[in-house]
Parts: sequence; structure tokens; C-alpha cells
Amino acid sequence: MARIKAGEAERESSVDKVEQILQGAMQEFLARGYAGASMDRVASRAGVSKATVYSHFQDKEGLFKTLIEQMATKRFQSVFGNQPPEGDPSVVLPKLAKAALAQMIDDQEHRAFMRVIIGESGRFPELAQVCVRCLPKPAIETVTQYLTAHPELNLPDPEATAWILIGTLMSFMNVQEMLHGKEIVPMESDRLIETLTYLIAGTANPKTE
Amino acid sequence: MARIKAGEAERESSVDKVEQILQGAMQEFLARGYAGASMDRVASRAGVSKATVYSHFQDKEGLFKTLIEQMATKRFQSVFGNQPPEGDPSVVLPKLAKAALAQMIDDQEHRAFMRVIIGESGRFPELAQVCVRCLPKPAIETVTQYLTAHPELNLPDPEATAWILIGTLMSFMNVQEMLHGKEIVPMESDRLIETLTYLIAGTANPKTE
DNA sequence: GTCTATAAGTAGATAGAC
DNA sequence: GTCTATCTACTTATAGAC
Repeated sequence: MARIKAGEAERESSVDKVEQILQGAMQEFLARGYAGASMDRVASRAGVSKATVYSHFQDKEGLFKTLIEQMATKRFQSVFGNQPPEGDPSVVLPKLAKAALAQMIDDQEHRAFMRVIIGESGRFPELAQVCVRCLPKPAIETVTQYLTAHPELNLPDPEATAWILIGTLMSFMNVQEMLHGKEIVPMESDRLIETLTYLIAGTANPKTE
Repeated sequence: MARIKAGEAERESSVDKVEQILQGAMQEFLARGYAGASMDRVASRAGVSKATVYSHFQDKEGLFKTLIEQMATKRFQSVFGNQPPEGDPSVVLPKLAKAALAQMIDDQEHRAFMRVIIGESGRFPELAQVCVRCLPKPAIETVTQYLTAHPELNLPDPEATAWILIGTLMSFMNVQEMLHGKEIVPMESDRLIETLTYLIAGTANPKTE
């Protein structure tokens, strides 16, 4: 490959280097956590020298904060789709729950991300809060709106009910996948979802009657 | 203090030293996580030399595993009391839930412990499983037994219902306390507990009718 | 802007005196 | 059994060449 004086193939410098560094930082921080990550390995994974990493980010903490904030706002925005759901609760609730569970469980990066966030939530509380704003908050709000829009369910407290729905799914993911509890406390996700739907929308829950 | 040849006051050696080391290790590991913890600081917090730490435990990993297993089995056994609950569901369920939440939220050490366990669950899956066996498993089993013993509740799946109860409480703790979400997704624990009780035991949940 | 080389400090772990 | 002193490897971060 002939060298071009300042060709496009070489103009990937600065901008793309930052992206490379963030990619390498993601691999390293998600694999080893904040304290366990090494800036040498970040640089190595990114394919740049360590000095280049430090020329774009102030220090390890700054790189970590930038990475986590970017992942929270870009990569893992909404557990559900973007538009509010419509239709009969006995159809919509299981569909919503299945979609949320599938997205959390199938995505290995998502699990590693949550592990790091929770593990570092004592030392980086503001990062934990960014994640609360991007993950459970929109999910709870979406479900609350949907439940409020269905007064025929006769729910005394739609917001608390939304907490119960989302909280159950989050805990299921936590215990079964993150804490490796599948064989210790076995539970089919479909049973959980059916029971949630039954309790909230009531297979046999005809209003007050 | 005169020196006694082998007096009781000095016989605290070996046995108590191990206890001191585990105490120091607990402070250090809970404060900084596994990777962030230093064996120098463990020794310093324990009031012994580092060599003494290594004479009682093989290495950092061995000390960590011993500590976590001991804490899981001794310190944080049951979220609920030991004996199975009795009485009317509309009374027992809120009482149980309040007790569990109070114990999790008020105990700062418990929160730090859960943070470390989740944060390290990728690198120490067997430790995570020990905690699943000691914490959510007995809680879910207790509630499942109680719900099964009350067929008048007409629950199609008591075990899944127990998951929902325990999972909701765990997630509430997770989001509100561990991830510092109290101001971002506000929710009164009493509203959550009342709604859980309503959905499961039904203020207005008269059997199928 | 990016690199190589290195500074300065701390990590886990052990040898050997007592 | 417990200590002090030490070894080696690795850590974050930067200086200076190009």
C-alpha cells in the first residue's frame, strides 16, 4: 500500500482513535471492573499506546466515567421499544415482559454492564444514578402510563403496580443469570410472566365483581 | 502488665488472630471490592502483619472465598425470621415484607456485601451461588410454603407468586438504595407493600367470584 | 498526535530472624 | 506463630523523541 500524503485512509486519526479507546475500555472495564482494569490493557485492546489514551482522557476515572455515561445513554436506553404499547392488557403485559427479559438475558454485554454498575455504585453513585435514569425509570414510566390508561383493571395504585412488574423482571434476571441461580432457585420465565399477568390483569379478575 | 508465662490473657494467639484477620478482611473487601482490596490494608486493619495473614490463608483469593462463605452462612442467613409465619395473609404478607425490607435497607453491611457479590459474580460464580442458597432461596421457599398453605387465595402458582413478592422487594432495595435511585424513581415502600398485598391476597380479591 | 521509554509507587507473596 | 524486610511484577501517569 503506497503511502498517501494525507489521504483519507490515514485521516482516521483523532476521531476514530477516541472511538477505538472507548471500545478497548469497554472490553477491559466490563471484563474486570474498575479496580481490576489496567490502562495498559485498555491501550492494548484499543490498539494504541498508553500515552495516546492519556492524551484523550484525563485519567482512569475520567475514562471510566465517560465510557459508562455513553453506554447508559446510547447503548442501553430503553428496555422496551420506544413507542408506548397499545392493546388488551392480557396480551400487552406478557408481550412487554417477554421482550424485556429477552433483551436483558440474551445480551451478555448488558449483564456485564449491570455487574460493574452495581459493583461500583458505592464508589461512583452518580454513575449508578445515570443508569437508573436510563433503564428502570423509563420502563416504570411506560408501564405506569399503560396501566393508568386502563382503568378497567381497577388497580388502586398503577405506579406501584408498575414497580412490581419491572422489579420482578429485574430480580429474575439478577438471581437467575447474574448470580447464577438457575439451578438453585429454578423458575420458568413463562410461569412468572403468566402469574404477573394474572395478578395484574386477572385471567379471572373481572373488575370488582 | 506483668508478663505471664502462658497466661490466658496471652492465649488469644492463633484462634483470635484468624478472627481479627477475617474482621479486617471484611472491612477492606466490603469497602473496596475484591480487586480494589489490598492485603497490606487487610493486615493493617486486622492489626497483624501481612505475613501472619498469609500464614493463615493461602492467598488473597482464598481469604476472600473464606470470608464471603462465612458471611453468607453466618451473618446474612434468613431475610425473614426462622419460623414459618402464621395468620391471615392480609396481615402476614405486609408484616413479612416490612421486616425483610427493613433488614435489607437498615443494614449497611448487607448492602456492601450484596454490591461485592454482584460485582464479583462473573469472576466468582460459586460465591454468588452460595449467596443465592442463603438469601433468596429460603425466602422464596418460606413464602411459597405459606401461600400454598392458604388455598383460599386461589393462586394458580404459589411459587411464581413468591418469586414476585421477593423479587419486588429485592429490586426495590437494589434501585432505591444500592443504585441511589430514591430521588429519581421515588416510591414509598408502604405503597409497594400495600399493592403487593392487594394483588396477592386481594383487598377486593374474593376468590373467583 | 502518537509513539517509546521510564519514573514513582504499590501490588501479592515469601525468606528468615526470633 | 508472628514479626520485619524484601523480591518481583505490575500499576498509573508522564517526559521527550518524532
